[in-house]
Amino acid sequence: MTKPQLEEAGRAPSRRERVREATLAEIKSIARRHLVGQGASGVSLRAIAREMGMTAPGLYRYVSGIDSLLVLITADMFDELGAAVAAADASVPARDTDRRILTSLRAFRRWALEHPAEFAAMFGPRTRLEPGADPGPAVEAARRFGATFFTLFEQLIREERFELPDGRAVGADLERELRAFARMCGFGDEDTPVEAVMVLTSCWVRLYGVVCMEIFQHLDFVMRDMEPLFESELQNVLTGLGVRYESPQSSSTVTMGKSE
Amino acid sequence: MTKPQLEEAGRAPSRRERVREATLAEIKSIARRHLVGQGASGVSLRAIAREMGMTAPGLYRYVSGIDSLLVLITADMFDELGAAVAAADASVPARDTDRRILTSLRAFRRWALEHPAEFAAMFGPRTRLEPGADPGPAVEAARRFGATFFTLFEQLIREERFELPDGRAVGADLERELRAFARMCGFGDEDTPVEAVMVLTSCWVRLYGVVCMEIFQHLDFVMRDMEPLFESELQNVLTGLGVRYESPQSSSTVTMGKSE
DNA sequence: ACGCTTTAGTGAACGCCGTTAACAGACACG
DNA sequence: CGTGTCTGTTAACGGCGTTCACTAAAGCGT
Repeated sequence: MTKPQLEEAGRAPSRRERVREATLAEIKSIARRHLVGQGASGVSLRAIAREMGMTAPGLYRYVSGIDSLLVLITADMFDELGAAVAAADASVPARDTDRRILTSLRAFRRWALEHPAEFAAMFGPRTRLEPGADPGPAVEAARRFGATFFTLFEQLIREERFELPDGRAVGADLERELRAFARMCGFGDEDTPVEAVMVLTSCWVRLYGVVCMEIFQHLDFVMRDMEPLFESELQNVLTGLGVRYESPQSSSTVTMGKSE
Repeated sequence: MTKPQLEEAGRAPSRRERVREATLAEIKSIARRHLVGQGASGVSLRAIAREMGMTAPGLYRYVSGIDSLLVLITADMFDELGAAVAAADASVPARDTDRRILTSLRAFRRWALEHPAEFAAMFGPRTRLEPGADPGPAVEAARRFGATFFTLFEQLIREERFELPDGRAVGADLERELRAFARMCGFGDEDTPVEAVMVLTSCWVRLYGVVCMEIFQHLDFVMRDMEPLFESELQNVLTGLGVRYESPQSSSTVTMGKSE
């Protein structure tokens, strides 16, 4: 009792565990910095170890390899993105569903803009990581990230804001896919119509597409500021959902009035 | 005159030039195969050289480094994608604009599905390639790829298939961006309304988003076959453009009738 | 306080990579 | 034939991930 034993998980962390966790945090922090500075391919165990004043093999006490390190920090980044979106959501009165949605979606894009390297690692193609690797922690974090939007969308359904598209257009196989999706992500329940899941996915894909294009810089040689396009697409999507759209009152660099 | 001097460009290729070109083609071919097999990070000069029965430094006679090699094959892939789309377009009677559009867009997705690794390298984030490198040939090829769609879209405008959105929603800065985009890609002319360019971009982003999600496998754990979602989005987009939509008569694995 | 076990970290090594420099042979052409 | 260009080699440098054998320290039971 006096001093913590390791015994079961969850009890007070022993000194050893604390310093170990701190070291792991330092590893991830440096890796993150390198990721931001030089892209995912610029993250190397040797460089991290060098910067920490130790040798590369020592890192294997904390991480099973560079792939799993990347998965770890990806999970962290999803948590961070999720927290940013949730914070934006919470900064709006809970009753004002419309503005909560607007704010959350803008927060998503804003975070992506401010963290392009992270976004690319999170949402880009699985460039490193051969199919064998287990991205478990990352997808779990990604699911947590989606939760905010699911909650808001469920509210829209409850309020019957928009009319569902013709259900006959949804084939049997698509229906199965959509049901599986909803179940796995904890979105809706048994009574949620598949058409609603369909609409959610479609909306998400549209906004995701704009942000991807922006961050991956496909239209870079062609369009410097994609905010107007994003706002336009946002307006279309939200209007289609029966959600009130309001244009941002300030340019992209300003902090949008509301503090916090 | 009798025998070709190098002199100017364009004359009959000397023997030396022919074998040189063949070697370069072999390099790109092997690189491409490695890209497909193991992703962009799996392409290495040493491995290519080994497979060709020579040593790595020799490749520097043909390529200025691995980055530029990747740019080269990326350009090739864009040309290939462009050719696939153009071929699909040409397989439909020239008068039937609606079906030409439908077919071309499906050909785009189909190519992406059949060449996921290539697609990731072409449309994914610039993972390798630090900002200094010049992706010139690649973007040029990308522009050629877009030409097919531009032509078809111009036809829609000419036929006034859809009504343009409210132009007042387009801000001055967005207008400038869109104009620059159209000029750089050779889309439309001076009289083409910016709203039209806006619509084109929006449509492209929506379909791009679906295909990206599909190829990058973001919804993989959630949705196996994204064809229904793509078709649904395609239907929405085309209907909004006043284009006749027809559901594909066959499943995704069948070759769709037309040979070639 | 002692000894034992677990843990953190090192050093050497293997094989991979991109890239450069100095050099050797083949070919083309006067 | 001689000369120069082009193609390719060897050697080397530095960086990478990863494994293995090993040391040193920390923790813990007695």
